[in-house]
Order: sequence, then C-alpha cells, then structure tokens
Amino acid sequence: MLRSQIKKDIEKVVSGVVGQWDGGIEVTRTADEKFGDYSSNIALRIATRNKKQETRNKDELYQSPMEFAKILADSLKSQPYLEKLEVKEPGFINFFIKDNIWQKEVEKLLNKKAFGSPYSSKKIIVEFTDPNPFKEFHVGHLYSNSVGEAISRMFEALGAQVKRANYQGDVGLHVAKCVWGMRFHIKNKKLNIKNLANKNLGERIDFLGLCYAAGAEAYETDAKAKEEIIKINQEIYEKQDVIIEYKLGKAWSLENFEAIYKRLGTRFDLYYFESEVGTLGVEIVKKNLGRVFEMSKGAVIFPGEKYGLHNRVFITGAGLPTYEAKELGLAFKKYEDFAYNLSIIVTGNEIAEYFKVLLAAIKQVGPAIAKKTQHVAHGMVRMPGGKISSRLGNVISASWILDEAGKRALEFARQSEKGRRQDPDKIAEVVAVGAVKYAFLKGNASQDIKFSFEEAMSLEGNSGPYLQYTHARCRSVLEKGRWVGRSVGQRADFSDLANEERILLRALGHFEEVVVDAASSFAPNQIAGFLFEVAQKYNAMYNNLRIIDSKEPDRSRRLFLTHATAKILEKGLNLLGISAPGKM
RNA sequence: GCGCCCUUAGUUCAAUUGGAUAGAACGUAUGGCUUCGGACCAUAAGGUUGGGGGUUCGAGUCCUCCAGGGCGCGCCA
Repeated sequence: MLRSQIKKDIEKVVSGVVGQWDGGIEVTRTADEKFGDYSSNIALRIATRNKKQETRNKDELYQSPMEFAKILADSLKSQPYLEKLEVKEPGFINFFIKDNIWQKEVEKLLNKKAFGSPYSSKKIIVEFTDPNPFKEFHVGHLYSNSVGEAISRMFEALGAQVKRANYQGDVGLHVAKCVWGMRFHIKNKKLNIKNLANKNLGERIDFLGLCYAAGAEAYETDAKAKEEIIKINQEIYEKQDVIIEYKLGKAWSLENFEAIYKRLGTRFDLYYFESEVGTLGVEIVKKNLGRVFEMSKGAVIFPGEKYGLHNRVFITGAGLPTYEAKELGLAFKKYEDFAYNLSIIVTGNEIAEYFKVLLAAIKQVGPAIAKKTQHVAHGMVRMPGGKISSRLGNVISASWILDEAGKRALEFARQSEKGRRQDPDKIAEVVAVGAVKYAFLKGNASQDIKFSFEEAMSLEGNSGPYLQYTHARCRSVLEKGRWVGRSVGQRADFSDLANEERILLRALGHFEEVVVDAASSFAPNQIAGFLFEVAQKYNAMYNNLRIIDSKEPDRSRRLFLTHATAKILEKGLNLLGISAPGKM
C-alpha cells in the first residue's frame, strides 16, 4: 500500500531529525488534486507540540511548522515514487505520485488475495440479524443483516477468519403469545394442524402472523388470556419440545429465515437460541451473586448505578433469565465455540444504552471478553408516515420490500430490451436486492434511515443499480475490445494520460486503503462512497474519451483502466454483499 | 424528571476521526445519442454546518449553555 510506504518514510526522516516520536504519523488522501495525492500534517503536529511544551527557547529549529516542514521535505523529496513534493502553508507536506507508480499500485491490488492489516489471520465473530422465530422478519432485520454481512466480508478481505453468528429469540413472551394465538385460531376455525403443516411456506408464515397478532391483542385486552399466555411462557421454558404448536411454529419460522438469507446471499456458521444460552446466563449470574449481582425486590439485578449507568434485572422474580442474562451467557458461549480475538455485535441502536450495562456486567465477570467485544449499533428504518413498530402493526416485512423493488426492476428489465438479456426475472432480483442493500449501506450505519420507496427504488444517482450498470458497461466494453488479460495492462503505456484517465487511475489506486479503513471503523458506507466515486470517474472518462476505437497506446491503456474499474466495482460490491452481473 | 444519541443545500446523505476554499446524489434550469450499453455525461443556481460562548496554529468535528427531535429509564425482547 502506497500510504503505508509514505508513512514509513516520514517516520524514518522524523526520527532522524527529532529522535523518538510516538505521536503517530498521519498521511491522508487529499481532497483537492492541487494538493497532490497524499498529504501529511506531521510538521504542524510536532511543531505545535514543541510550542505547547514551551521548548521554543531550547530548540529554535522547530519553532515554525513551515520551517520544520521544509526540513522534513528536504530529506523526503528524493523518494523514487515522487513526481514532486511541496510544502504549503501553514505546514502541510504534499506528495505528488508518479503515474506509472499508480498503475503498478492498481495492478498489485487487483492481484492481492487479502489486504494487509493488523486483522489478518485474526479470529473475528460477527453477530447480526437476530430475528425472532414466531415474529416477522422485518426491515430492521434486513438492515442489521446488510450491515453485518458487509462487515463480515470486509474483514474477510483483510484476511481475517470470520464466523457469522445469528442469535434468535425462541423463548419469551412473544413466543407464548404466538402459541396462544395458534391454539386460538386452530380451535376457532376448526383447523387441523397437520393440514397446516402441508401448506406452502408463504401461507404458514401468514398464519403465524395472524396468530401473533391475536395473542398480542389478547394479552393487552383479555385478563384471562394474559394469564394463559404467562403460563404458556413458563411451560415453554420447561418443556418446549413437547408443545406441538411450538415445535412447528419454530420450524416454519426458521425455514422462512433461511429462504430470506438465501435471497440476500448470507449464510451463518453459528446459530444460537435464547433457550440454550439462558441457563448458562443464569448459572453465571448465580455464581457471581453478591459479588457482581444483587438481590432486589425478589429479582437479581446488576447495579449499573454504581458504574454511572442504570440498574438492570438479569433474573426475574419468577426465576427466569431476562434478555440481559441470556446475552451474558451468549458472550461466553460464543467464546467457547470460537476463541475470538474480536467479537462484533450488530444491533439496533435502541438498545445501545442497555448494551453499555451489559458490557459493564461482562467486564466484572470476564474482563478479557468485555475487552474483545465491540457493539455496532445501527439506526432505525423509518417511513415518511411515522415510526415502524410491531406493536402498532405497521412493520414492513423484508420480503415485501424486496418484492416491491423487484417489480420495478423487472419493469425496466423488460422495457429496454437489447437482445442480450437472458433472464429478466433473475436480473431483476439481483438488481432489487442490490438496490435495497445499497440504500441501507450508503449512509452512516449509526443514523436512522429515512426510507422512501421513491429514492431506494429509483435506479438513478448514488444507487446500487448505477454501480451494477457501470460494471456491466465495463464488461461490455472489454468484450467488444477483445481484452485478453493483464499482460496488456503491463505493456500499456502510462507516460501520457488524459485528465480523465489520471483522475480515474488515482481513485482506483486507493481501493486497498479504503477497505482497510472501512473495516477498522466498521463502516461499510466508506466503501459505498468510494465505489460511487470510481463509477462516476469511469463514466466521465467513458463519455469524454473513445476507448476501443482509439489508437495505441491509448487503446490498451484505456482498456486496462476499464478492466481495473470492472474488477474493483465487482470486488467492492461483493464486500457490500451485492452481486455484480456481467449483463443486465 | 434523569440518562444516551442526533440536528450540515429545498430533500437524502458525505466530509479521510481536529486540517487547506464544507462535497455528492435527488429535485430545479440549460446542453449532449447516424458514436464503445442514455440505468449515462457536461454546466449552473442552491450553505451564518440549529443558536450563543469557549478551547488552539486551525472547529461541522472537542468543552459548555440554550432550542428542537429521537431512544431508553427493574422483573418484555
């Protein structure tokens, strides 16, 4: 990576001039090309430090950042990769990289299997999606799934060993409500549960939805039903496998989830259920009762207030584990299964505060595990109409949103026929999934998404389809230009570039850094932004310069740039969990 | 009432984690296909970064106060 090379070189020069410097070296990509390709503020930082420490009189040499920058630049300017080096007020050092160095950089990164970073060969477990059997798989789960899958793939690109984990709430009041609803409907409508089991998946899932709604409503309005539901809840904890409605409902739900994962291109290595980690959680809490946990009003709580947080119930008065105790058990169970260096947990941010309490509790019980745990909270998906809530019954199911997107994509696929389209339904599905995922991933995950069908499914501008389209266009150009492989790229002459080519080449060359930075900060949106930039710059070149009918050496060089763009768009989209069809 | 998070162009979002003149997309206006895929490209207008104060070489970013919004606040998940 060019950036780390520059860092290394600066470090060498700095230690030669001022001795030991452990404030780190910052080398950043410049926002404006007139400042070169990379820039460092090192002179500003060191000179400022000296000023703050009032060493001015002792060491006049470093008084001015500008002067100090000039001294550093003098020793740096002879690096072979440099076109030129400039020092600019108030003390930035700007690096201008030679075109052919960028070309080599692009070739190198295209051939890399894994990008270099501190994460290579580390064991990382990523927990995400976490849908609840018996309840709907809604847009929130889709959001979590998109973020978690992208994070997993980014770390895999850095050579980490990644396990995907999915934690599912198969016990608890919501389940009891649904089971109660199943019994209610079966009795009322004189249904036969065996006949139900033979219906297709869609019908069974719709049935579960009705049952949950009935149970949830009865719980609020009917005191007798409420009592029954609480009793069912107890029974499920004790002997879940004996309850036929429970067994079937859970199996149907899980079957449905798998169908959705397949559609989204996700798979999981490890599945956890609340029913199995609950007992472990209770065990851990009881073992630490008195030391970490306390009795309070008949329940076992973690006194978060001692740590500037809230108190939380871990075991209820009835002796059942709450979500907190289960998640505590889960943290240890995951470590048992896969001795991770890093555990990433992706959830909605409405439980961000509760998670702090949980982490504080884990820290008391197992400090090593707490240290390795990272919570990534994503925002909520909102509709213009208002809040999405399962209580209010206005949740949007993931399948529905994908189907809606699919309809639009199909309309387009059929409209602009070009004869080279093989399977419109298949293409439409890829475009629809890509459009929805990209809409979720292009922004900062911590913020809420204002979801509008207009925008997510308009196939223009900063969207998944735009990137897919650009990729397909590249592939088409390569095919027509009879591009035969990278040997042509090596022979391509990069001594005289048009402006559009220079700009594109430089953008492509930053791919590796972007992936490393995006993974390190758990931010898929950085990749999305980068890909959009690359696509725009390629399209600018495409529209302003001829490629396959231009003369050599322009032709080979532009084909190489097209090849590199296609590769990087494909790889980058894959990092986001979006596939890039060759034709669409 | 207490705690956490958020507020950037008409709208949806960026801003390399404290760097240089705050950038894109959508929408709006204008222009570009007998031409490699028009799901495209080019040009323009659009900003007191919610408001005040502070920290420093330098603040959208950090501290503080205020306003507006969201989420959470013991036996749900």
